[in-house]
Formats: sequence, structure tokens, C-alpha cells
Amino acid sequence: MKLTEAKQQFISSWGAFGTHWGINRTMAQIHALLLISPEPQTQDDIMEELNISRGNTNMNIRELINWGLVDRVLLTGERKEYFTAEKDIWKVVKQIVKERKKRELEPMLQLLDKLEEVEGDKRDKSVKTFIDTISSIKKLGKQADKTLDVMIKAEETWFVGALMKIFK
Amino acid sequence: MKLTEAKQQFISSWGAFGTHWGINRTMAQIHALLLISPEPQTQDDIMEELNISRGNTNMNIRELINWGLVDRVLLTGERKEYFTAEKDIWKVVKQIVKERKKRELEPMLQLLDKLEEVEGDKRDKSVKTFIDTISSIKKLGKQADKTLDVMIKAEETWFVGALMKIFK
DNA sequence: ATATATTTTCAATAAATTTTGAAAATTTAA
DNA sequence: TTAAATTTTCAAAATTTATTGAAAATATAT
Repeated sequence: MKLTEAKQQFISSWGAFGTHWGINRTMAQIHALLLISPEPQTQDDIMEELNISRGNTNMNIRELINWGLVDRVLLTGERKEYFTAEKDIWKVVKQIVKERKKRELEPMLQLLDKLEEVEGDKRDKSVKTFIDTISSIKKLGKQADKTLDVMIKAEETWFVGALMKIFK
Repeated sequence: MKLTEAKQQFISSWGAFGTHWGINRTMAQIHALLLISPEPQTQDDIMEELNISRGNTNMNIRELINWGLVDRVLLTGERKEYFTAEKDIWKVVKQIVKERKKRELEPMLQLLDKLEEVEGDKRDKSVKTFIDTISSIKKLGKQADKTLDVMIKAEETWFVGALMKIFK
């Protein structure tokens, strides 16, 4: 396979992949493009490569910056802004985990704390089932939260090594 | 908080939560409803509780059955079909992981295998960056794949216990 | 300051996804 | 059988989400 075709395929499947993870297609595609670009790219480079409008490009780059996955780079003597993506995939994964934990897991755990204190007699079957469900989701959620905290702080070598040890 | 309100909140946030994970709102809501229902529910129960149409209810129940999260239950002497969700959250998580691994991670790893063999001279910077990116994603992906396999087979007590041991 | 390049915003539009509801198919009872 | 109940399908409508593009804002150079 030629590089041009391989790049296209990677960008396109990374985009499709993203949509399964609550990330919009274009944002994932821009990220993919920057991941495989040796040099920082301008908005115009990205627009042209992905065939998308200026506004769309701009908004999605900004979103990627919010997620901490892309950085603005200023090249001396250049007026345009350049953008680059973190290339260390372990760091990328940790950054995504960190953001999603903050945006999704933590608010969910807070809600579960509240819901667990629902009024009512536990001898009532519907109350009992409700509380039991909430509690067990909460228990697993809290465990995941702790584990992810460790992961976010860990070095890949240590973390993957540790996993290997237990899980053969 | 009253049970009725708590149920509503749980169903509604579980639905919103689902949309961040590539699952449609209604499917997640039906799942939530079944999780907190002590007794199996009919299509009509679900339609009424969530205020959704018959067709929508039916399609999403079937999708939940495909995912292995909901079972059809036949009550003796009853003509209608009843539906129930697996209540053991660890099993639910494992089932979701298993399905998503099969549907998303495995195809992605296959693609990466192909893309890694792109033609071209590794001294060419754009070729090198491409291959390096693909390889590092693949490496982490394969590791994740193995770890998830272990998780899918594991009992909660064993798995969480093992995690606790390494991760303090 | 003024002009020029560049980025950002956002209302309008387009595209994708979800939902409805009624008709068709299927299942069960009489 | 036939009839009634129930489930399934799917084209059309509604809703949600993403994209465009041009105008406004901002930044930089002369």
C-alpha cells in the first residue's frame, strides 16, 4: 500500500472509530492527521487535506486543544498558527482518560451518591432493587475511578509491566 | 428524594451517559429501567414508562438483546413477552467490554497490521512518522486487547482484588 | 494609524440519526 | 381453521448534530 492511501485509510477509520466514543468524526480525523504529520500543520493545511471548511476546522482544533491533545505552535517569522499533536500514545490515552473521568465518571458517581439515599422502606422490593442497583454501580465506578487515577499518574513501562505481571 | 424522582433521574442520566459512549439515548434508558425493575417488564410497560413509541421500544429492546444485556422471559400463562436485564453489574460491564472489543478494537488492530506494512523508505520523515505512530498505537492496542481478555474471563472478586494489590 | 493577514463566531443549511405510527407479519387462543 | 393479540418492519417525519461560509474580531506588518 502507498503512503497516501494508507494515510487516507488511517484518518478515515480513526474518524469512524471516534464516533463510537462520543467524539465527532472531524475532530478525530484532525487528530489522526496531526498524529501522522511530522511537522506542525496550519489550519489551511488541515482544511485542504480533509476537505472541510474553515469554520469547522477552527472549532474542532479548539476542541482538541481543550482536550489537551493538540498544541498551538508559533514558528518564528511565521504569521500563521501551527498545530501539532502529542505523539506519545500513552500520554494521549492518559489525557483522554483524565478528561473523560472528569467529564463523565465523576459527575455520575456524584449523582449515584445522591440517588442511593432515596427515601423508602428497603423491604419494599422496588426500593430494594433500586438501591442495590445504584450501590453496585457505584461500587464498581469508585473502583474504576481509583484505578484510573493510578493509571493517569503512571509511566507506561510501569503500568503495562504491572498489568503483565498479574494477567500473564 | 422520592423513589419516583430518583428513578427518573437515574434513567435520564443513564441515557445521557450512554450518548457519550456511542449508545443511543433510548437504548440506554430502557436498559436503566430494566436494571432497576424488580420484575420483568413488557414492551407496553416500557413504552408507558419512557413515553416512547412501540416501534422505537421494540427496536431498542432487540438491540439490547443483541448486546447480550437483556433477555426475553416467557411467563407461564402470559401471552406477552417480558424483558429483564442482567443485574450483576460486573457481568454487564464484561459483556459490554466483550462486545466492543469484538466490534471496535479487533477490527482496528487488523487495520493497523495492514497499515504498518506501508511501502516506502523509513528514512523519509513522513513514512517514518506514519509507521511509528501506527506501531505505537498497535502496541498499546494489543496490550489492551490481552488485558481485556483476562478481564472478560475473570471473577469480579479476583480481578478487583488483583488490581487493588498492584495499585495500592 | 492603516492596511493586510489571520482567526473566530454564529446564523443558516445540510447531513445524520432517531422516532413515530400504521401496515404487515407472526404468534397464540378459541 | 379463524380471529384476536402481539411483535416486527420500515418509509416518512421529527429531532439532533455537524458543517458551511461570510461577516466580525483580532493580530501583525508597514
